[in-house]
Parts: sequence; structure tokens; C-alpha cells
Amino acid sequence: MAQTQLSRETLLPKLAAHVLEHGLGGASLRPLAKAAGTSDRMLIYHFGNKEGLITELLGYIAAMYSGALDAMLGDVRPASRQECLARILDAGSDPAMQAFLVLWWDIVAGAARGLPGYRTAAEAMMTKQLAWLEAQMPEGDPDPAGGARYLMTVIEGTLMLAAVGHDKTARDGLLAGGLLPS
Amino acid sequence: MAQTQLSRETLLPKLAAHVLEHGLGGASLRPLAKAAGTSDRMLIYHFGNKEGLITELLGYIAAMYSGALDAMLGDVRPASRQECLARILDAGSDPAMQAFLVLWWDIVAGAARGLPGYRTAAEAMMTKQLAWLEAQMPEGDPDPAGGARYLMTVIEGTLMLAAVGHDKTARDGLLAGGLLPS
DNA sequence: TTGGACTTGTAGCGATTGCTACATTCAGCG
DNA sequence: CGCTGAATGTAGCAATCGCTACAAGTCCAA
Repeated sequence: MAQTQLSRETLLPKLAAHVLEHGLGGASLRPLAKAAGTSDRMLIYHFGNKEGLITELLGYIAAMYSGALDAMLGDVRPASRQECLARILDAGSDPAMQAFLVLWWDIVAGAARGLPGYRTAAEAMMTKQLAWLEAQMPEGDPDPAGGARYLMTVIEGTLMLAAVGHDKTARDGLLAGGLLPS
Repeated sequence: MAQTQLSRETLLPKLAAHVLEHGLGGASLRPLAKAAGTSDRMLIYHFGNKEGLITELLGYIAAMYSGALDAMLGDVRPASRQECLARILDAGSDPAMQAFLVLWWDIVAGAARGLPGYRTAAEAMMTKQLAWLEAQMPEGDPDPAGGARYLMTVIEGTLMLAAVGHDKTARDGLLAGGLLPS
């Protein structure tokens, strides 16, 4: 046998695609293996146990996210914080981003509960997003570092409210806070 | 037999206590039943199936949350938005509130994924919190409705960042946004 | 007293869980 | 060639999953 030569690196993209569609919580070995074109037996062989698989998968997903943000960079700099925020929130309604977001709340829930790997991955993704946001701040902003953190807090709040059907609440809040043009 | 007479109403508090400690995701009938002092057999009997149980449990938890907010009300009105926000974030670090928060991210994740009952419960809890927040706005605030929505967005963002270990990021953001006294 | 509705215990079903034992195949090296 | 170690398939384990069949008990009304 041993001709297909599936390694961790070959497996992870397909595993990531599977959890992006079906979530992390209910992910079990056999469906994961099927999605990756192998068997549960081999997943254990390559990753040691399920916890190792999830940890490595979360790291891979964090790297994916990082790459996606990098690909987004290089655009025109926004002229104001308002424009910056509006553009980011627009990007969040992209269907591709939507699948990411659904998975993201799984990760947050796992991090909050202290599951191994979740916290590290979530922290890395947020750190990356913060750096990206700092680079996106408008030229001549009086406090890019602080502004980025402020926007970040507001963005995450907006995303959470949107996830539970309160997107209008968030939008009205942003308007009232002078963060979106009315 | 039939002497203990356990009904939905008797069961729900104990079930809620169990999920508050162990989470919603991994909750299965037998542990739930054991925590409630009954059997999986009776849980199905009373709630029809697991989905019905979860749905009803989420409704009960939403009502619990609502009651907790009501109990918090009646305090002194804060003098400013800053004070209001600071007081609420303080309350969030209460250990009792911490358990609620961990469960909350489970609910958000379920709502984002469209699981039955989750969205409704989450929406109700947020609506309740919004109403409470409006009542908490400082006297003479120029736009209590908008201000409450603005604060709400900021609060949820702060809580999420805290859940993944980025509480300092959020705090710095609030300072930069002029939402906390420096 | 009898009958039916409600409530509960016991036992178990088929499916799925993470994981392992064992055998086999293949590549590379001496 | 023969050996070794990595890679893989097959089969199955004990545990748990949601759920159900069946019997037995209690209770109230007729």
C-alpha cells in the first residue's frame, strides 16, 4: 500500500474545508476522514489522537485566516475611520466570510470553555486581525494603535450582534456613536 | 410508582445548572438526567426528544438571564455613559457571571449555525439586555436609545475579546474611544 | 370496583464514538 | 536478495449516543 502518501500537510486543507462546512463541535473522526479521503485509522496515525488533530487543525485555520487577511491588504487606504469600518463590515457580509464567521463562534466558545488549542488559535487570529487593522488605519490618524483597538472592539461587537439576529441594533449603535455616516 | 412527580418546571432548574457547568455542546441525555435526579427515559417523556429539551432549556435560561438583569435594576443611575460602561464591565468579571458568559458563547455559536432554539433564545436575551441598558442610561442623556445600542455593541465586543484573551486590547480600545476614563 | 390516563423502571436496540490489534504492503538500504 | 521501518487496510473493541418497547405502578372518575 503506502502509495498515496498522505501527510498532515495534505490532510489539513481538506479537514479545514470540512469543519468550515460542518462545524467543529460535532466533528468526529470518521466523517472527517471521509472528507479528507482517508480513514479514521490514518487520522489517529498522523495526529496521535483527536485532540492533537483539533489542535493542529485550529493552528492551520488560524494560518488560513492570516493568509486571507494578508491577501486583503494592499488595497487603497481608507480616508477615515468611518470608511474603514464601513468597508470591513461590508467584507463581513461576503458569503465566504460568513462560513468563516460561523466557525469563528465555535472557536470563541471553545476558547471561553478552555478547550486545548482553541484559546491559542483564537488569540493568534485576533492578534493578526489587530495588526491588519492597524495597517488599515487612515493616513494621518492621530492614534492609529488606539484607533485600531477601538474599531476592533466595535467590529467584534457588531459581528456578535449580527450572529444572533441583532444586526440592526448594532447598526443603530454605530450610527449613534458617530462611527458610521448617517 | 409515580410519587416523585417530576415535571418540566421541576426539571429545568437542575438541567440549567448542569449546562451552566458543563456546557451545551457536549450535553447528552444521561448525564443531564442524572444531574436532574431522573432518567434519560423521563427526559424524553417530558420533552418529547432532545431537540425539544434543548429548546425549552434555552428558553428557561433566557428567562433566568432576564430575571438576573431585573434583579440588578433599581440601582443608582450612573452619572455618565463612561460610568455606566465601567460598572457593567465590572459586573462581567463576577465569577457567577463568568459561568453565564461561557455558556453564552455556546449559545452564540449555536445561533450562528442556525440550530433550532438557539437563535430565538439569543435574540431574546439580547433584546432584554438592550432594554435593561436603555433603563440604565444616565439621566439627561441626549440619545438614550442610540446610546444604549452603542454601548451594547461596545460591551459585546469587549466580552468577546476578553473570552479569547484579548481583554487588554479591548480595554485599550475603550480608552482610545473615550469610553473609559484614563 | 373497575377502567383508563398519567407516570415511571428496566432493558435493550441500532448507530456512532475514539481508538487499537494485527497483518500487509511498499520504499529504501545493506 | 533480505531486512527494516513507515504507511495503510480490515476488523473490532468498549463506551456512549438518542430513543423505544413493555410492563408495572398510581391516581381519579364513573
